[in-house]
Amino acid sequence: MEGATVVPSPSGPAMNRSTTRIADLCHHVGATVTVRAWVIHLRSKGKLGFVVVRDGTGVLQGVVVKAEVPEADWAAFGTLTQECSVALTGEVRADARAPGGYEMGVRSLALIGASPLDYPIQPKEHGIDFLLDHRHFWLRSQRQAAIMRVRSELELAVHDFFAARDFVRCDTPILTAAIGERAGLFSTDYFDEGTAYLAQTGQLYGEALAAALGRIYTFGPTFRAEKSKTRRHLTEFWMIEPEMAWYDQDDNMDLQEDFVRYLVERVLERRPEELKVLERDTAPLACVSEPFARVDYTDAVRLVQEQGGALQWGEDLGAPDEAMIVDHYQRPVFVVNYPKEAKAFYMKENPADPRTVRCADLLAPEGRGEIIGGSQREDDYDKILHRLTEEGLPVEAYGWYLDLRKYGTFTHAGFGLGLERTIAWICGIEHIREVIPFPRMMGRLTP
RNA sequence: UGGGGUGUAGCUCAACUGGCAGAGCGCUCGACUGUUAAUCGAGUGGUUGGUGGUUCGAGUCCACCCGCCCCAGCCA
Repeated sequence: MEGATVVPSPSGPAMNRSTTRIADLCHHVGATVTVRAWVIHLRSKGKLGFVVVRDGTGVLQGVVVKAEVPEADWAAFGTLTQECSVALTGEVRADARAPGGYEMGVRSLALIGASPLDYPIQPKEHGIDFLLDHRHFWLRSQRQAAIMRVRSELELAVHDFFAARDFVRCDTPILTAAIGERAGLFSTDYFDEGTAYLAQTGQLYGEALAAALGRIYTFGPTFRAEKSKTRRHLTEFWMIEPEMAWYDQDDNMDLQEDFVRYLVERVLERRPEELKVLERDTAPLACVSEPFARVDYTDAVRLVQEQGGALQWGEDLGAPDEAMIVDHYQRPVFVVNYPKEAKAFYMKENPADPRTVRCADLLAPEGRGEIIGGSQREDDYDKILHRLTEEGLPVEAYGWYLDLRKYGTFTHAGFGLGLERTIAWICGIEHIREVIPFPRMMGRLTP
């Protein structure tokens, strides 16, 4: 139906005996059915009225003729308001004039839940702050619903991709004691154990699980208390973190490339209607079918400098630097082997150049920046202990993590993909806050 | 935390050099048997973010404060 790639219910016993989904109306042309839905638009022409409703699967126009419905129902039509919920019963017919291609000749109509006249969202432009204050209603819009369907498709695609490769999906704790990275942390009291921190990565636990199961991935919420206020940041976001035993960094990047390619192609294939609603020009996404670019950090620095950037070797890439690099290649780019100081303690020292570590960030095209950070992990006990000390991290908190190197150390690698950044890129949404149902960011905890 | 914006009706925005607070949409009432963000007629709507100051007079100028947006840092 309009704006959504909704699979019609299987024929046979009705999935819901009292209510027909709008997406299923194509199976009921000529039949009389009941649709329960929310009013999005009302128009009246004297003794003829139109009521357009949505039920999450599509949009239906009901045609109400005064002479063809009971008097009470005609009166009820006059009381309908935007976003009230209704039951419409009538005959389904195909009609090119109706949005969605089908309409209903309403024979009876009942108001289920009234909606007062001050419903805040109108079919017109609104400011972003107003919309976020009314996020619980904003999600009812066709555009927001399309984003949520793409999100759902991507989540399914993640599981399908890893299931096909025999990865084990593992869940890691959200309340943690040890610290994964250096970024900001949310904290809370935890009984007699002192302070607990909301997880900002499941990776360290993922490494332990990889030693137990071989290849694993996590898929869960993660929390960053950084005071970031850009369109790329959320304080609560969802991350997919695979961790693979016996993978080196090259194996790791090959997997990432297959993964990202699969995600993009899956949405293009299965959610074309949603992308159309979002007015996404899908041509730039076709670049994922080519091999991704791989550029050494040192070469990336030279590239930025040649284009007038002030970046110096040893510094992490800034957002404008990333943009220059991706614009140069016009497709996803791995920037590999960063300087040790710019990256986390657990990344494996590069044997070919010990000033650097075996890692890569994947930069998405169209100014999206980093969607993946990944690395081979340091598997040498002494070296990782040295790095912990160098970073000034509390070694005692990492006892169990160090044990992974002490008892049967193993080559392994993994990465983290930011779900929201990936959705925003694929959907062509400017700000990440639109691609999660209820965004958490600085200055916003409700709704 | 810095840099740059912005704040006027329920919403989106106007208001010249300081001179009566405006429009569209929405909403209410009325007309209309094929509307597509219908159309037409009538009505409804304000602590101009806050406090103080300059002035005969402040939405407009000044000071401070608050909210929000964009960018940067940090990162997925």
